[in-house]
Order: sequence, then structure tokens, then C-alpha cells
Amino acid sequence: MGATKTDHFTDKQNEIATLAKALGHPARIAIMEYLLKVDTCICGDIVNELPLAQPTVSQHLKELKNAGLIKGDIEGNKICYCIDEKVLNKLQAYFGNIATKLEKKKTDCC
Amino acid sequence: MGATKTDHFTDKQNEIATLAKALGHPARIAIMEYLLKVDTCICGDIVNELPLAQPTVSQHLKELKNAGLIKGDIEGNKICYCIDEKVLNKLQAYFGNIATKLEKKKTDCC
DNA sequence: ATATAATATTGCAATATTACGATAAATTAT
DNA sequence: ATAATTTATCGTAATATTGCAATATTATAT
Repeated sequence: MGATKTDHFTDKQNEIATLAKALGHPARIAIMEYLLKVDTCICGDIVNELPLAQPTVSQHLKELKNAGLIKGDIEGNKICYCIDEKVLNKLQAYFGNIATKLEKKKTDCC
Repeated sequence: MGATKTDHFTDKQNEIATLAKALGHPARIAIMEYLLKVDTCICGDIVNELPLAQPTVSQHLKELKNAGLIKGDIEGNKICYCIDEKVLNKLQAYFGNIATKLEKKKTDCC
């Protein structure tokens, strides 16, 4: 095997899992944090910010883009990447909801 | 290669990535949601809730536990699993912080 | 003591991920 | 036109993940 059985789970579960998986690598967390830090999103220097080779960074960017976490537009011979606010709000809402439910649930047995 | 270069990133980045990675599978999202749904955390029927074989579920539970997302205590011949509220608050805080920063940053260029 | 029940571990095959050198493609500068 | 710059893609090796059958472990019930 090795392939995830996505068809046995709900769309929402698969969606959250896909987003989480995309963030499941420190390089991709670092990319997100860098995109958040720089004020403009015309950023052609992500490679220099990371301790990884250019093809590796390009691949990580592609994964973040595939998951919908970032958007990228061609800007001359550079590429303008930035975080998709909508998707991040979705993640915030998801974890916020869980945290709230956990707080209400006072049965702290473990 | 194939191994993540964790030593090149900050502890915080690695920590968030580890948590996200653990949640990066629909079965593990489903497990978290089930643990959230049931009121008591003495739950010996996680396997029946999932469309996966028992060893597979056990492995997913182990990964969630390794990441620190859930706690498990032996309760007779069953196991009492439940979500670690602290860790989930950490995730909520992390994504909440990003979402807030994105909102303030009005340079929506992409 | 033996059987039953619940969970974990082992071993393994199929597949996915990570990383990077080499190379390609596209744009800008000279 | 040619060179330099930036990003993407291809190919490939090393490693990790996913899933499950078989088996082990541990606790309860008979």
C-alpha cells in the first residue's frame, strides 16, 4: 500500500488533512512565516532565506500552492507569492472551534 | 535523501510542522474529531469508527500520541485516549496569530 | 487455568516524500 | 543577439508513510 484511503473520509476531513499535510514540513512553515514577515508580496528571494537548494524550495512552494495555501503570480522574471488569507482563516476557524469545544468539555479525565 | 533537514530550522518551526504533519492524514483528523465528539474519553471503540484495519488505526493513534496531540492511559484492557488541550491551544494560537497578522496587512497584491 | 477481548508490534509490499544535480524555460540586461 | 537571472521540471537516490495480515501482549471473564 502506501496510498491514503481518502475516499473513506469526508470532504472536510480530507481538506483539513491536505492543508495540515502541506504545513507538515519545517521548510514550508518557514516559507509561510517569511511570506508573512515581508510586507510586500513581490518576493523573489525565498531561496536565499532557506537552507535548501533552489529545486527543493521550488518543490515546497509548489506543494503549498497545490494545497491552496499560497498564491503565485508571474511578475517579470520573478514570481510573486503570497499567503491565501481565506485558507488560513479556514484553518484558524477549524482549530478555534476544536479549542472552544475542548474548553467547554470539562471531563478532563486523562 | 528523503530525510527532512530539521536541524536547519527553528524549534518552533519544527514543532508546528510536527503537529501539522501528525494531522496531515484524514484518518487522524477523523480520530481527533471522534475524540472531540464523545463526551467521555474512555473510548475503546475507535477502531469501529474508522474504515481501516485495527493495526492501521493503532499506528495512527501512536503517531498522534508521539506528536503530543493525544494522551492515552491504560484503563483495564481498554485504553482511554483523549485530546491534549494544551497542544491544541498552541495550534489555535499559531493560526490565530497568522490570521490576525494577515488581516492587518492590507497589501493584498495577489 | 483457559478463553475472550482489546490493543500493540512485527514484517512487508506499495507508494509517497525529500533533496538535489542537471537542465529547461522565460524574462531582463548588455 | 547574447549573457545573466530567476524559477520550473526531470531524473534519481535515500528515506518515510500507509495499510494490513499475522502475531504478541495484556487484562478480564468463565
